[in-house]
Amino acid sequence: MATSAKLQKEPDMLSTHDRILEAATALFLQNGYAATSMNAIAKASGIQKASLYHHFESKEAVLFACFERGYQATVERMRTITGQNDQSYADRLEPLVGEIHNGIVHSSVGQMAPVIAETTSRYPEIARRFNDEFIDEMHNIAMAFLSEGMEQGEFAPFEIEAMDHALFGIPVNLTMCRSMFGGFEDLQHRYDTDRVKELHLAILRKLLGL
Amino acid sequence: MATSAKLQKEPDMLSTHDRILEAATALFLQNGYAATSMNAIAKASGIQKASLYHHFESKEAVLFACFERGYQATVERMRTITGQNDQSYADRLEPLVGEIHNGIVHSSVGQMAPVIAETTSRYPEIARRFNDEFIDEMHNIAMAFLSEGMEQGEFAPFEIEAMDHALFGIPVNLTMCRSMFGGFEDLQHRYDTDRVKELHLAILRKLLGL
DNA sequence: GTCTATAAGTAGATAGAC
DNA sequence: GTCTATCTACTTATAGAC
Repeated sequence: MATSAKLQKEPDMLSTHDRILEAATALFLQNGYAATSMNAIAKASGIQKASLYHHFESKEAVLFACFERGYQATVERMRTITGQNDQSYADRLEPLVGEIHNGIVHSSVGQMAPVIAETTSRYPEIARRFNDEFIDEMHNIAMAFLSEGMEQGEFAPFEIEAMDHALFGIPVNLTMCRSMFGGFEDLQHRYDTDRVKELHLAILRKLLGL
Repeated sequence: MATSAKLQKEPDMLSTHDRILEAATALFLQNGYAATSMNAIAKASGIQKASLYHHFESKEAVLFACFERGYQATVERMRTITGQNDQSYADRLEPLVGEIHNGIVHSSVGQMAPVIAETTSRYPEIARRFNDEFIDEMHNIAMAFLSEGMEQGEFAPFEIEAMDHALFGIPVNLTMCRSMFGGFEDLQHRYDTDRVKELHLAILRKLLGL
């Protein structure tokens, strides 16, 4: 236990397996899946291409592994936040929205959305898992929370399907714009993550009558 | 004139140049840019690969040409809609939103967003033009319209930057979800374009006090 | 303007030494 | 577990006949 904690303390101490996944994720995000070669992943991981095939049997397996670890943390934190019944629904809204932004805008899995779009026809299982284990779970947790808040009279009643789009549309748009235009310095201020989160909260509060 | 109109009447009558662009766009949308080979584009256009290079000097040139024609129509129609001063601001909102959905969700250029994300680091000029000639223009037209409507007292005052995200976030999210999950039949109803447009309008009306 | 043939390079993946 | 060397297939792009 102490050893493995120590091993993960510094990035240099990451296992080869994890270094590969970190490097691959960064490359997939920057250049997409097809334009990222196994050679490039190997070099970025500090090993030779043949060594890469000792850890993963194919490029497809690397892509799958990049997603494997990503879903759970965000979903768990969302469950924790919405489950805190000692707080009012209004008080739980901001941390919930913050966690949604973490998952979609800041986490590497959320940022992978364009890579999923690129690969969905070749590897539909990835898109399917992304939907089932991440998008769907987030939707269900958030929608249950908002429905309950409306039933309790803390939120003004509003078409729940519309709330769904209001809740997820804005961070998904943000993460898309950042992956398309993140390289342009003159556009950075428009896609400032903290600022957009505040604007998003203002929209949700208005819709929920807060 | 009569001849060229006739030529464009049936898909079989398209010029080779246009058939290439239609085929290339469809393939880029389905498989992404890097995974689409010039051979595949040639076959889908009904010609040989070498003939393709008679019409476009490189694969990069094909990608650029796929975007070239796409921006203007949506922007022009948005200008026409918002310019109709004989109608109330409230009455112009629905057609304006309809046109935004046309441009982002239904047009091939809007659907290309993930392809832009895939290629932005190799070909930043494409992402730049997509922003400057499409996104930026749509934002400017829509924001001017909403600001005026608020000044005239037809729309309730609301942070204009937030309106920006409320207006574009939902269709961009829709087009992303459709490109990631469009292949899954059980998810189709969630991403029904007409339904989402109605929900989007309901959100905007609520924010604008209509 | 379209074709067949081919060049030159890179991709994913494997063999086998250490 | 990592390496060098290599296989096979496919990539973008070009040459030159018709």
